[in-house]
Amino acid sequence: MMFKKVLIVDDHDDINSGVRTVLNNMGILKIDKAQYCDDAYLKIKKAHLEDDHYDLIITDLSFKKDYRDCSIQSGEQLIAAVKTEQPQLPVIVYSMDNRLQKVRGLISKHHINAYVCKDRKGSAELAQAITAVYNNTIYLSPQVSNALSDKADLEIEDYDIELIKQLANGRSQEEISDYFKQNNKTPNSLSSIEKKLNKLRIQFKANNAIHLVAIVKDLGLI
Amino acid sequence: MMFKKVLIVDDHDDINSGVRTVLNNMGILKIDKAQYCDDAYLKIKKAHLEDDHYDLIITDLSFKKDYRDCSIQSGEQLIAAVKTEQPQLPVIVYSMDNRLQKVRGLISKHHINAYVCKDRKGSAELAQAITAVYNNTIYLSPQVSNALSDKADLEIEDYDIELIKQLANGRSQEEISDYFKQNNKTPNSLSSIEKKLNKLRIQFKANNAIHLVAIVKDLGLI
DNA sequence: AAGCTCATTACGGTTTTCCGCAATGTGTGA
DNA sequence: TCACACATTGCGGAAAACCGTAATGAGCTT
Repeated sequence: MMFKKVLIVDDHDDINSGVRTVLNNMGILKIDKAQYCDDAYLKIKKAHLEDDHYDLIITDLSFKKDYRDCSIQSGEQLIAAVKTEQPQLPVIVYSMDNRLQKVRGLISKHHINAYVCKDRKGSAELAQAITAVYNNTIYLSPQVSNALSDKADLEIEDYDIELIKQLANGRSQEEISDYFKQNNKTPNSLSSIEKKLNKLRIQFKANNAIHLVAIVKDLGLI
Repeated sequence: MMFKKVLIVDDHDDINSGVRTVLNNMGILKIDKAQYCDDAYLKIKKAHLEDDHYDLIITDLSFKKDYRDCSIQSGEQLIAAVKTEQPQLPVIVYSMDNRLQKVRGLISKHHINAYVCKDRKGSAELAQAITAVYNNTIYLSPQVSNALSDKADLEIEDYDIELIKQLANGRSQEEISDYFKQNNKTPNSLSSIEKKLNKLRIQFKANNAIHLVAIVKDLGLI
């Protein structure tokens, strides 16, 4: 057997139909789609109330804004809403984003059941993911498969994150020093901040501060 | 009547199948696909030599790198190659990129026949584009429809993106200057690079280079 | 050809970052 | 309490980024 009723949430209509093809090939026929998170949420809620709930949600993470203003603006918000109301409803994320920390967060915070990277073999992996999730196992695309095992970059502290965030927001090291002093966050001397950044540069193999911010952003840490 | 034989060039397999669905719905049955530009180029060339040429090419612009090293690395390069050898072969670009500048360049340099933005209504627009191109008219998605008329542009160019990418990869401005000189990319003096970055900082309201990279990364431009 | 605009390059000075070293502070175990 | 390790801070010099200005060059109009 297999899932019977599935909802696809993705703003791109062709990906929507690409995923639909995958599902059809697996013998799944009751397929709905939503191009906005708000629509998706309402459909899921309605189906649940009418006792005709979905067996599986497949959703993207990022949604382009257009003339409609949506209360749910990202896939992660949608997942959070769905999983708090129906924790048993399986969710597969299907996204371009391949930041490990992002994946890790989705698994630990919202307990998503699979993460598939949109890529050359995206739909093949998606099929695998669906089978895996049906058998109650978590599936991760190879690109992000070490999101659970790899702990190396988890050892970064809140202080470091805050520091790099401030950098990414355009503040100079001196401004950050002042800012930390005002907020009683220690260490806050210019020298200490330099030293911290130096350590972080080494840790992430970055040539300079710009590189560091880029790397940490790619990992999804900030 | 309609096009008979079409090649789809896109690295994402689900978009590939999404486009295929669009074509099927229009009654087009002979459909090939390629996930690498090199493959696409060879297929087009082979079909041409065997007198069984394609009637239409639908291609993306950006292709992710993987283990294969390709001589043609972007959709634009592919288009350039194809259009110089077979100028009469219609090409439709189907891309996430919605920069007017880009569209304008593709039309003026390579004489592409349509530009469709991957978006919520992407596949519907793609169908329109195919019909339009079949009737020998150029089609542009609404988002970029004024690419031909509008001339005042504060848009970001490929050069700028390359420049910021280099920054994000940890190179110093001097190293970027050397790199550009080696690759014959102009302007390449340190002074020019400083000036360009200054303009970009103003354009994106960034306090410094770090801020600039962070902003542009958030916008998804790099 | 002359005049104009604009892009590119060069250069000097200031600010910020980067880096090493030294001084001070803090906590832990002998 | 002393000694030791380690974190924090301060400081000075080198490198890089930042900023204004000026010279040169390329393209266009008249």
